[in-house]
Amino acid sequence: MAHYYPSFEFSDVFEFNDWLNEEDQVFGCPQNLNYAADEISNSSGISRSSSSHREGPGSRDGGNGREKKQNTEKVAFKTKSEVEVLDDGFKWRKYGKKMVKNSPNPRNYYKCSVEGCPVKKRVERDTEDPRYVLTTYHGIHNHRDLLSYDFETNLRN
DNA sequence: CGGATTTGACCCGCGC
DNA sequence: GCGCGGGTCAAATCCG
Repeated sequence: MAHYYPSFEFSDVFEFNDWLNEEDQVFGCPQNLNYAADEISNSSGISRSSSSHREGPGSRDGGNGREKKQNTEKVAFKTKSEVEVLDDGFKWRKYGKKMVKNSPNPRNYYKCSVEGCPVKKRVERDTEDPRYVLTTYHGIHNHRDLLSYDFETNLRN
């Protein structure tokens, strides 16, 4: 279990409520760091959906088999950085961009490139302070390694 | 050539 | 029922 330390300084990360959970191990972040979830979510107008994990009926596809809401833990960071995409050690693939009304700041949607990894990431610049970046993580990584997904095999043995 | 990025369109839930 | 807002897809494109 290699703890990976992102390239950005934790000192720059805003501290919010204690949101330490299982994620701290998954993300490999030091416990010194406090996770922020509801605070930023409220500020950004993001609805807090808690962890209402639904297996989903899935009996019928009915057209597009779009994935419903699943167990998505929200973890939000606010870092002082000039680059939107902070290298946190995982490979992210951008899959969407949206313009936020009331603000000229676009919102980028990233997703973990690892197959089977449901982790999504939302990057948005702070409306008030463009030098700050709001990074919101959705979900927990399935894999311990940066780019591997064979952890399940390891887990079973 | 393969994989990431782009960008508009589409979908879904919710409020009116 | 319609419109809006937010989130996602996917074909074309770009880049190493």
